[in-house]
Amino acid sequence: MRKVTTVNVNGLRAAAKKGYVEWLTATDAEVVCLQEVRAESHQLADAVREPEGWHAVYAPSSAKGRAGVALLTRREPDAVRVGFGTAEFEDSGRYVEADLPGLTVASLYLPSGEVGTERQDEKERFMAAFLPYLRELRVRAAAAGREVLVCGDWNIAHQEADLKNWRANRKNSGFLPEEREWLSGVLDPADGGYTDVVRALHPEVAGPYSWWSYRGRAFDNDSGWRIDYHMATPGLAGRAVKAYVERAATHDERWSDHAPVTVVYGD
Amino acid sequence: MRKVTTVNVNGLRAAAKKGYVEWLTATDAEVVCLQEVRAESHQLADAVREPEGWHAVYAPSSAKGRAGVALLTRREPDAVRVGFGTAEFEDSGRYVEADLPGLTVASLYLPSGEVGTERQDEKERFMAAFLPYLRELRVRAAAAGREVLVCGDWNIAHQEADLKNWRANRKNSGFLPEEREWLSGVLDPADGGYTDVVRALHPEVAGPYSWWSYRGRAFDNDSGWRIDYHMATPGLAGRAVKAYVERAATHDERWSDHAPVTVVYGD
DNA sequence: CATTCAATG
DNA sequence: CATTTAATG
Repeated sequence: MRKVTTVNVNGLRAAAKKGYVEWLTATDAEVVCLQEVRAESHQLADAVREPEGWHAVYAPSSAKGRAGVALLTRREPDAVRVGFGTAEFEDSGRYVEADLPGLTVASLYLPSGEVGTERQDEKERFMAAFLPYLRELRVRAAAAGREVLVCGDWNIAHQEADLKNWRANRKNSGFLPEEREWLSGVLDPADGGYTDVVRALHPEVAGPYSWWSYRGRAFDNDSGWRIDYHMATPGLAGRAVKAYVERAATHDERWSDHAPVTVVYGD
Repeated sequence: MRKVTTVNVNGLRAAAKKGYVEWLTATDAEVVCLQEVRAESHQLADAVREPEGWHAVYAPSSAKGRAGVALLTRREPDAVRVGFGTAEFEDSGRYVEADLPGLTVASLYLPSGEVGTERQDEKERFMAAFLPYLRELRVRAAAAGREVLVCGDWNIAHQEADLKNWRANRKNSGFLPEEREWLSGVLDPADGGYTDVVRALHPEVAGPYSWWSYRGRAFDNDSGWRIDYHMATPGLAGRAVKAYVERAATHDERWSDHAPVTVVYGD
């Protein structure tokens, strides 16, 4: 069995002060994918940067205090690659991948946007460049005998079941028709060819959400979005035996506006 | 007897959360001069903006979150004036004065600077414009039968006794020779003609300091500066019977990097 | 509503 | 080292 967790920490320094370290110490995951680290590794306390028993690789953004992804693995990766070959996003702290035996695992932080802003244009440019990469990655990994798992904050809810308030958000970034169609392309067997593992295991439920705004009572009312995904190649997705959102992990002392999304993959 | 306090609150919203309100409730001062309010009045909670039993007048800076002075008086002022007639500083949140029977009282927040920066040039421009105003004010008030009291954060230590570390600070803004000479001009009977009331009552002591850096152990070591003054016309200064820094007011729960400076004036 | 940063002090 | 704002989310 192999347990993988993805979580957007919304600032690893802040999260570490509020309970992230305790959560990490308690987990028996073999891989943890982090997004929104929002720090360079030298800004992190030693115990946060390189926790006992983990190998860590950080891909910070060149813009200080922004984005930043990381991978924590119990075993040292055979190879690590930052970025996906598109110049604009190479140093944007949005993508890192690592090869483990039989698996390429990635931590993705897709840009968030707001309709009518340059940030939304950037999100769309990222999407346009990333989908072809996902296809390449799958083909290349298959040739090397590896499954692929792209975990992270994709900043798009796919279907109506993926956010509490879908009606009110049809014209908002994160649930725009073109974004939803793009995500359909990621999943389409004739296109990206990935499987949304959590949805595959829980086809009939609303959510489970993994992000709740800090505003109002969004968390208490479970008025959230499912925007953190495990996107896996079919061979790996078929081995998923359990998937859940660790809502409790951020409940007592909430250390991020996202909750960890964990999947157990069988051998 | 009439008690007057001046205190730089270093952000009234932050101070209010940490003990300013309790301090104000406990004081029996008749006038309180505030500096570095760093808020527009609509950003202040009602109980902070208009405390029970006080008349309040705010002179915010047009630059959001910067400077800002205020006067709290138990009796409603006969008149209030913001600024001192120099265009550059009219909306800079650095000067407000009010007429009370027999007294014009002012709250001043003189710019702070750093040697070699534009901020220091601004400080010097302020000083150049403000000294003539202080003379005019004294003459005008005398004609109206009023004493004058200009309280506030002057951001200059006058003599070696006015800061713990005077040797190390001879080339730093706040203790530059030209700044100290300017303050001598404020006090010179043939020039500004004001009296440094606290120093007049405590001629022989080091301090009492009214500002301590938040860095290191400055407060615990009393490694401070005396930069908050009561500058009074001689008639009023002669009536001062007691002067002290309310170090304890910021000790238990320190709600500013400055402490209130209080003087009791006899009738 | 929270995390960063930059400017200011 | 603390308070703000700004940008970002």
